[in-house]
Amino acid sequence: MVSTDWQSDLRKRGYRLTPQRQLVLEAVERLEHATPDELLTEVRRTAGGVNVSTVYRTLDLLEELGLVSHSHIGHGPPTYHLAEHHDHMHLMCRGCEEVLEAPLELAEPFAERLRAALGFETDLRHFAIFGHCAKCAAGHRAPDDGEPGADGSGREGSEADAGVGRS
Amino acid sequence: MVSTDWQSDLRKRGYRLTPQRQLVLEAVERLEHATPDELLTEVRRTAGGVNVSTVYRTLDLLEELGLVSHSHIGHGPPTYHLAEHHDHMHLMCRGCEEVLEAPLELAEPFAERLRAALGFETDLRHFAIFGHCAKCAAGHRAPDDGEPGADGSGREGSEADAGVGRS
DNA sequence: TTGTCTGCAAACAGTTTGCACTCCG
DNA sequence: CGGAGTGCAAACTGTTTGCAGACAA
Repeated sequence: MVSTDWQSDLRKRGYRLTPQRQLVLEAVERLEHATPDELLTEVRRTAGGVNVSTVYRTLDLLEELGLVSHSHIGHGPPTYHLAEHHDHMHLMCRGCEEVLEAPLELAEPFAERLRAALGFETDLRHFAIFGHCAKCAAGHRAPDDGEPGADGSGREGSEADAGVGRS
Repeated sequence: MVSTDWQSDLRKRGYRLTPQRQLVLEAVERLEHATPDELLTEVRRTAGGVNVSTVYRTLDLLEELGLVSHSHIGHGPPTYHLAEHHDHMHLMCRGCEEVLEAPLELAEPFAERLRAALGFETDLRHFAIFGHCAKCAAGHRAPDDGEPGADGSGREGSEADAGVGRS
């Protein structure tokens, strides 16, 4: 739950508190990992007349205020969630398109390694790692298994994975 | 260099060999990590009349043939490269927008860990890891660093990405 | 009142699709 | 020749912007 002091923070910075902004924030809170479009739909359940552009503008604002953040998951639009929930990375399953969350600590050694090997400072929070979740991996697992995608059999199905990987 | 046997492979599958297809493949070969748009520009240097849609269709085809693959780097359009060069992951620097390549082996323990912890089968080849390269990390490095608190990721405005606005 | 916000519509970028014509095989 | 492939234009999705009116402070 987002404490209400963000409202005073908002005003302190010269912004105004509008029902739209409250609604968008609430929507982000309710629907974890929602796209701008999904958020719009959610907001409209309460306030019919709200416009897409308002959602975009509001999300930008909320992000600037540090209340929400977004991650890029797949080809599609970004998904937004509360910033306080941001201590995780996203694992997107190509099979069921579900988004899993995993603690960043799991990646710490990996990040450490990239830092050591290349001096690269990794930030895994804003982008998703792709693959297959346990369920789908089991189902998709080919007789052999080798490398997922090794065979590129994938016909360019469409979206969520474009070709490679055994769609 | 792509051997020419892809051409017979092409025909074997009932596809035709057209100058456009050769040109697009050559362009992918020449410009590593190029977007469809950049490829179009490159192709047009030789064949002026080529159309965007042809590039897209051709990329799909080449991908299906297993000759090229694409990765998603940032918000912007995907980038294409030869499939043979695909044994690496992409590290995109938010600072200079440069794309580094790193051997997949570096991520093996990480992938192993995700598999063990969550049963998740990771595929790091199609998406980029974000962060800052050695050069930029040095510059960006805040006194501490811990939390992006100050929002290391900075205003989303910066969001190293398509910003470059080619075209 | 006043200046921030919003809704609306039009503009954009990236990608896809329908259709008639072209040209590989 | 015949049909796969191409160019073109129009459609689509996701996102941004200019503008006039609406409303928070």
